[in-house]
Amino acid sequence: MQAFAYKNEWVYASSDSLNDNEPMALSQAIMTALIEDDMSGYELAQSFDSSLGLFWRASHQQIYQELKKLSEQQLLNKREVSQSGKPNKIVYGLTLLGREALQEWVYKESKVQEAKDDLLVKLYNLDASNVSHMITELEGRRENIMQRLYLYERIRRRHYADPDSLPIRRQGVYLALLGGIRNGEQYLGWCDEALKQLASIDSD
Amino acid sequence: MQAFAYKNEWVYASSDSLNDNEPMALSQAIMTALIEDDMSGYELAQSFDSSLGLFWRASHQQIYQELKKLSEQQLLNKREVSQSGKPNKIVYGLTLLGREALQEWVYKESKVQEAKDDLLVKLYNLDASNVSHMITELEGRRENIMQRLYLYERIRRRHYADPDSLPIRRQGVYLALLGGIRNGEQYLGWCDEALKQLASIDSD
DNA sequence: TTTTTATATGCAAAAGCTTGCATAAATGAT
DNA sequence: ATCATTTATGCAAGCTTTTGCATATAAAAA
Repeated sequence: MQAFAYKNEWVYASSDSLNDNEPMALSQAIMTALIEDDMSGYELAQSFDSSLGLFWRASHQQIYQELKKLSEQQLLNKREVSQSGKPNKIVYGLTLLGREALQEWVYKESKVQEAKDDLLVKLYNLDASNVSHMITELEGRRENIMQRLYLYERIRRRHYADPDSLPIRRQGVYLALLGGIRNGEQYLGWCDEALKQLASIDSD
Repeated sequence: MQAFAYKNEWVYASSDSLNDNEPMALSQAIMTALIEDDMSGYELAQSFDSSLGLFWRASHQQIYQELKKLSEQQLLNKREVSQSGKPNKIVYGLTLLGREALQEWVYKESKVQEAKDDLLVKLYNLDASNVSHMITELEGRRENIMQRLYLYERIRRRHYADPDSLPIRRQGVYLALLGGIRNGEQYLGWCDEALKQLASIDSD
């Protein structure tokens, strides 16, 4: 068992904190987005700004590349759809193979990943000269989270007011949304704690 | 301004939710880890299991590659250190240029990044056949977070019992730690909510 | 009528990260 | 003596992601 020292204090790392490597979940995120409705790359990129994309962002290049790969692997099928007033689009849908692969993936163990938030790294660099900048950044973050929470709450009230009565899959989506809401609420609270602390430093 | 539909509900995306691209923060995370003490790649990889690494993980290969790049850019210097009973190590330290670059980086705007948690994607795939597996995964996640929280709390009590009396940089580290603690507490609460909901589905 | 905006898709190169392997010194265990 | 483990560093191939174009249709605005 591996041990490390944190300032005279010895800590034993639990084995599950180490890398047990999973492929990417981008492909699964895309397939998941296609469970109920077929979509084009462009629509996916947009829907990633809402719904699943509340938790999983991807650029359009990433999406197009992944769609190409997934359809080469027969996990997705594609068809061109003519539109009036717009260029044609290529709509992707899950194949039976894709649905099976997705269901199997659910059973594979997933790793816990840490936040990787730039702001936390920045806080390690806090000093008298940048306190006011940190306050500004935290305020921006706070505003950002507020907006996100507002959106989440609207979705919740509109579509998940009575979660117990929803079909099972929707209850899962609800739990993910709830995770987003709880996380946002917590982040907001932390911002306020941190801002209070920073304000007291700044006034010294 | 870009708009998208979420189930009949129109939402206007705020501009800051889009990609404004930052380089990587791995290099900054490494430089930050070297602010107070010089370290070898091996020591960095280990310290990434504690301290900053509570929030930012990196493999040893990633670290060695980054150290090489950073010293080529004159942001770090290196020296070989002989050890008794162990192979020699190469110890890296921040150069003046590195310290300046780090201080400047703090002022660059950082993006908010979403969770990218596999578990949330899996929840979108919830159905009658995998409810019990989801419960198992959530219980595992809960256990994992508990352990992490326990570690955080130990560190907090041992080194940050009276944050106001700490030097400024340490107060920043404390705020990051507090973020980890608050986030863990929230995640734990959400796990319990979700487990309760899943249990009620499973018993139907 | 030209320009801008939204829709729609993609390539190619570069950068970054993961995976698998390889090496080596020193200690301790068999 | 040999083997396993810990400490310590790194290469090379492959995969993923980002960055920077590039293209094209159609509507709307200037």
